[in-house]
Amino acid sequence: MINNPALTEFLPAAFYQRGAVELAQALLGQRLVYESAQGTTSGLIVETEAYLGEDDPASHAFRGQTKRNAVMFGPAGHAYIYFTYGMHYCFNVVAGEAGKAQAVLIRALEPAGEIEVMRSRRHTSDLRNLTSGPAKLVQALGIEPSLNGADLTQPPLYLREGKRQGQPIVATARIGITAAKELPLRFYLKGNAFISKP
DNA sequence: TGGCAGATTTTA
DNA sequence: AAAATCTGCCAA
Repeated sequence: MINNPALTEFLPAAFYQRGAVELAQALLGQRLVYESAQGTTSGLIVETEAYLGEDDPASHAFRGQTKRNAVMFGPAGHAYIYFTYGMHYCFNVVAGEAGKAQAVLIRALEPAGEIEVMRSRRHTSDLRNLTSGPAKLVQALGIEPSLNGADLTQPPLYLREGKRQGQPIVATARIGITAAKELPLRFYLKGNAFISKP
């Protein structure tokens, strides 16, 4: 069990070498893991959003490369973590070719591992309020801003194959943006109880 | 249960 | 000035 290769393999770098729209859907059902000092917390990805780079008015990359968004312009499979609204951090997976600035925002997880640690970080006992939002899941997993740029194919922050069992994917408009708000670039697993909004 | 104001600070 | 958000409070 412990040495079952299927349970110990990380998603390979090649997995991330595709456009953000495709990656956003491929990430649904996969497991996001962070080996923090307080424990190894994890969840299954159930909601994502694609950001398309310099041509996407809703993307942080729309006005070109800056210090803040530099990671998005780098290679796929790395973490882009940004600070927003004066108090929250959100986590993205960089997609596509280097230079394209494509990324996938992870918006919600289904809690999976070391749930008690996540409960104490979130100060709530409600499972459905643990990781049902982009800033919530960062807080629950304990993901720190210093992990911005981290390689997601190795510890301590990584993805591994999850268990998606054929739930249909729903596409809707992205949440919380004012530009390009009509594009159907938000994806979630139909019927999942842990998405941020129906 | 749903809508809205307030928090709080970086970024453009 | 607005922001890829969350929480608490209020009304119904």
